[in-house]
Amino acid sequence: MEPVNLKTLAERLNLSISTVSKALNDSYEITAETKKKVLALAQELNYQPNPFASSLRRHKSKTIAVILPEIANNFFALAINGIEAVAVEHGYHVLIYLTHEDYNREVAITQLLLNGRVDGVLMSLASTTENQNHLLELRKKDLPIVFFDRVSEDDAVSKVTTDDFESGYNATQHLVDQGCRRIAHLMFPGHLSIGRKRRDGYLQALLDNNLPNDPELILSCNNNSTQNYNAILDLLKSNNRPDGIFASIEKLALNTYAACAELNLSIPDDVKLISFSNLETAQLLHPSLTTITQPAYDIGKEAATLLFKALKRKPVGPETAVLKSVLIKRNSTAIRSTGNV
Amino acid sequence: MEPVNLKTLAERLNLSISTVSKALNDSYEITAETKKKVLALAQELNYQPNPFASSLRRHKSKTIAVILPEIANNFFALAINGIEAVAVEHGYHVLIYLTHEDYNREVAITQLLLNGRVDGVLMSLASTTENQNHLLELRKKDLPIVFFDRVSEDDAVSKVTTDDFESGYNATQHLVDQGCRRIAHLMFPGHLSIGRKRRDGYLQALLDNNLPNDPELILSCNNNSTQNYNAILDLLKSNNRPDGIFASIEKLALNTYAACAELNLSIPDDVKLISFSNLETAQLLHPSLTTITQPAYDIGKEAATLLFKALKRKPVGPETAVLKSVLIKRNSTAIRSTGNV
DNA sequence: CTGTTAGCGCGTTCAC
DNA sequence: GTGAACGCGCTAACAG
Repeated sequence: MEPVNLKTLAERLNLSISTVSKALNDSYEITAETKKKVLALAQELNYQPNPFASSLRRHKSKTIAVILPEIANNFFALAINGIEAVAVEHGYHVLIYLTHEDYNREVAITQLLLNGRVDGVLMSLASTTENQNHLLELRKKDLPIVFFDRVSEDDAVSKVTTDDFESGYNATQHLVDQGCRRIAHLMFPGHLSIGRKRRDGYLQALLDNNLPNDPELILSCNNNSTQNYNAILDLLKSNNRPDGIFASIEKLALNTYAACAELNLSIPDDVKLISFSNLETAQLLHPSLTTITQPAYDIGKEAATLLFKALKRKPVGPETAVLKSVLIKRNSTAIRSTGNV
Repeated sequence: MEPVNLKTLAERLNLSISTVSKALNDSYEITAETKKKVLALAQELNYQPNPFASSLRRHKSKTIAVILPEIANNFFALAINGIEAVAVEHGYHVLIYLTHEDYNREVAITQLLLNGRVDGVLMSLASTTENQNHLLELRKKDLPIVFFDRVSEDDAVSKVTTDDFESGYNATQHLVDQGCRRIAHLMFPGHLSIGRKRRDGYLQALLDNNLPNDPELILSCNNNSTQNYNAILDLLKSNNRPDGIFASIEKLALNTYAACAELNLSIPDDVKLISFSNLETAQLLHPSLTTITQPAYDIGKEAATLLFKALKRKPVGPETAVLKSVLIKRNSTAIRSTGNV
């Protein structure tokens, strides 16, 4: 099958290429009549404009990139859903890149995007990211970028988050309210602000409740699940076992489950557990897991919306949105009413 | 910052554009020396070739599309992981499109891909897809396409699946082995072969065990979760309640959980439940859910591998791969050993 | 209102 | 071994 392009159409209609082009782009310079004709033939021959020629000429790719630490994770999967919804609305395409929580991959991926392949970037940082030089390069290229959830420290940049300090505070307070006095915190791996903020919320709640802050109760986790599991095991085996655990991410909550099972400890009878989680089903399957659920779909949507705002009107300052997390308590029925959360 | 392109490099080196181009493409016509120089300057100026110009010229996009029914679903998320791994290996980019189980969206998306934006397509069909005309158009354009999991009926097409008949059979047999005599099947929505095959496996297992086939025990589900939930509720409320349920997808298993909770029925004491599921955590959180776990990561990887095979050597016949599902039984420790499954 | 011309940046002839 | 010239398909500027 021969490619059908503007030239084909122009020849068949005895028009010039540019007239056809304008007609298809609904230019005001073209008669309604000619437009009709052109459109009809285009339809008939199933003409599809070549996106690369168009991009080359217009310096626009109609494509955005989404850079994620991982995808087998309900939070990010839902965020993509929200992003995709907005992208479709704007007629944009979505490229996915996974860092697998690896700083080096993150750098490599940002390098890939320096060539104009995409018009904008949505990004959630890898937990191993310390240094932000690679992000500066993107900004130098005037590539609009919006961070979500795991955001850059840079103030001059757009971001969408939930209030991690508040969430950490509320999670801890919830455990206190349940009668916990010795509360451990499984801290977010790496050096991102999100980890510090959640911990700071935890510390503040301890303070406000006149509970001692025992450094041994803060576990600095990493990306090695086995190591984390063992550390939690040790924590639970100590003769001064915590009566409550606040996990900063879902995976650590699952490790805690496994460790408790190993030690024949009951959740929540022996240890109460609260965790960030967007696993819709977690509550359904095991109501003892109180969750702090982030509005992942809305975060994705908001981040994408901010990005497209920047894409439309060029000079737009950094904007920030902070959405609300929801604490879903034991036996709450809230989980059933959530749609795309 | 000015764009740095071949022209820039050529001028700075007193070479012609074409020489620089050849040098960067490591052509045999160019001296090792000049290559060095060119590469050095390219590095220094951080030259990034314009992908659109390149694609326009080469008729290659270095991009594949992945079309999925949904993404907030562990199976598909893991499949993307596998796909991405292979794509990165080949230096390819991955576009994501979601049908949201909607046939019309699926058609619209396939139309989008008719213009050469991607070199190949990986696809899992929407459950509402009946008609495959839109897929024919893709094939007419010689766009390589590989289906996975929810595959086209067409024999002339590449696909990667697990053996759905066998899985359905094994699931049912497992319930029989647990002592179930009245086994219900929550059938996969829509008209795809995957639903029929799982049901046929179920029916064959009943037959082989001399169990009656009661049509009322087969629930034809759809994409409306509330309706499914109510149907399951009715099923469980009947005076002739099933003692085992085989759910064809995870969501239906979750609906079953909710329905049982509503009726104060215990799983597995009152009703045994088995379901397809790639929710790694399901077993951990609730061991009573016996799962049939598909090797999602490997399915994605295999599908992508097949696709790239087709991309390399043009004329390649349809290939088919059938991977093994794993039955993860109650209290099995298998779940902990799985990596990217 | 329509057509002509001139690139977008790159890769591939074909001369030299 | 290197360079000049052309074209991939489309759009923008300018004529008419």
